[in-house]
Amino acid sequence: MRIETKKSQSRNKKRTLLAFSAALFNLVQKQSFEKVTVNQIREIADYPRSTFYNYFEDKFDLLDYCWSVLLDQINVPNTDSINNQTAITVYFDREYDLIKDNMDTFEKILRNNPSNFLSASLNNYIVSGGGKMFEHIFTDETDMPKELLLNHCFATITIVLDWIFIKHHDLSKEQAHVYLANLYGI
Amino acid sequence: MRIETKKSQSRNKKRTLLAFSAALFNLVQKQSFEKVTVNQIREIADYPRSTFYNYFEDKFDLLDYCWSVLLDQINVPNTDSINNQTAITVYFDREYDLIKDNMDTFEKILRNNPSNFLSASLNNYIVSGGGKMFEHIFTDETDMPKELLLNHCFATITIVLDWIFIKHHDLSKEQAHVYLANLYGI
DNA sequence: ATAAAAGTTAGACATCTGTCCAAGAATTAG
DNA sequence: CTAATTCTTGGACAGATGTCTAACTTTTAT
Repeated sequence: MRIETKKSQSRNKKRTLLAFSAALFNLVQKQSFEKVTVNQIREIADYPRSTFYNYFEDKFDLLDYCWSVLLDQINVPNTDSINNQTAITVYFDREYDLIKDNMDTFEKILRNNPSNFLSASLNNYIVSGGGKMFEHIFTDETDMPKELLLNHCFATITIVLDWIFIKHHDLSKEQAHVYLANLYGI
Repeated sequence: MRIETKKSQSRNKKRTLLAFSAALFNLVQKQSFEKVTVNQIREIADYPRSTFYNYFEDKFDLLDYCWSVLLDQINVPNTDSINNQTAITVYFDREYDLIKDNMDTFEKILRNNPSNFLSASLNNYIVSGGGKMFEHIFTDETDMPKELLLNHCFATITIVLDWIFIKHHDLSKEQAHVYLANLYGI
């Protein structure tokens, strides 16, 4: 990302970012991410190529921004009141619901992206950036490093979601909770 | 991979594959994988570009082949005699030793590839292809799907290795086993 | 209202990508 | 040994990439 998104983001910048991310979301429902070109993105977004490179390093950079847009729907900060035990299921449920609510879109994307590149990229984005919101939850009752526990927690969530939605094993949320508990050893 | 590696691999083919994979291993010790071009690879390997595209789809394809070369050093098939409990530590130890034995090379690669793309790619390669060698180990004592258990097992191993070697927390193998056991709930 | 600062855009550029084909080399079979 | 088959290679190609610059527009501050 070549332009800071947080600070004094004018309406224009927001609109531009939205246009590019929407264009990519649009394209990966029709073809594989590998085949998507910057020219296609800029055509759908209806901005010049220069503007694309003004905002993003390349299409991978835009993809990361897309993940941040997607996960902004999840990372609502009301996790102060929950404890360690339920944190994993709370976050799991949010991701589960987000996917369920956009099942048609996800289906199209997965159909056109049979290699696991996209889900691996999302997974990586979640694990490497996701620690921030839960770091106050894992208390010091064990001598394991907090960051390690967090990574393992997120990885476990991702594995169950992958099993359900990518590998297509239809599990109810309750069954999924049992799986989660077994894996996580709660 | 555009050429089948298993069947009747002539000496020439082996030499060509080796030259390309060695060239890439060489290059990522000097610069980031993102910046590596096919032209650089073919120059170091001293083969024409056509030959590269004869063997590989693109540099990502070659990278996957490099992972297979690297992991061939690990996947020696003597895992029949071990049980579920020790399988995770056996595989962990092999990866741990492989990294330790090639620490100087890994250091250089990591220094030039600060984004986690390379390790994410390797992790993904291990998880998506690694199930085969251990599938006879996880017996049916639990009603969890075998594939899910395997994914979780490999993910846990990877997280601890990542913590030690990528995040640079110096742990002895014995300490690492304790961490593994805590996370995995053995 | 005006000037300075900041952001946007068009086009040119060198380089890279992946595909194709036809000539040449090497391997295999009869 | 020769012919058939397969593999390797060089060169050409259209399109994509990412950088740069200079003009242009918008925003901000005075």
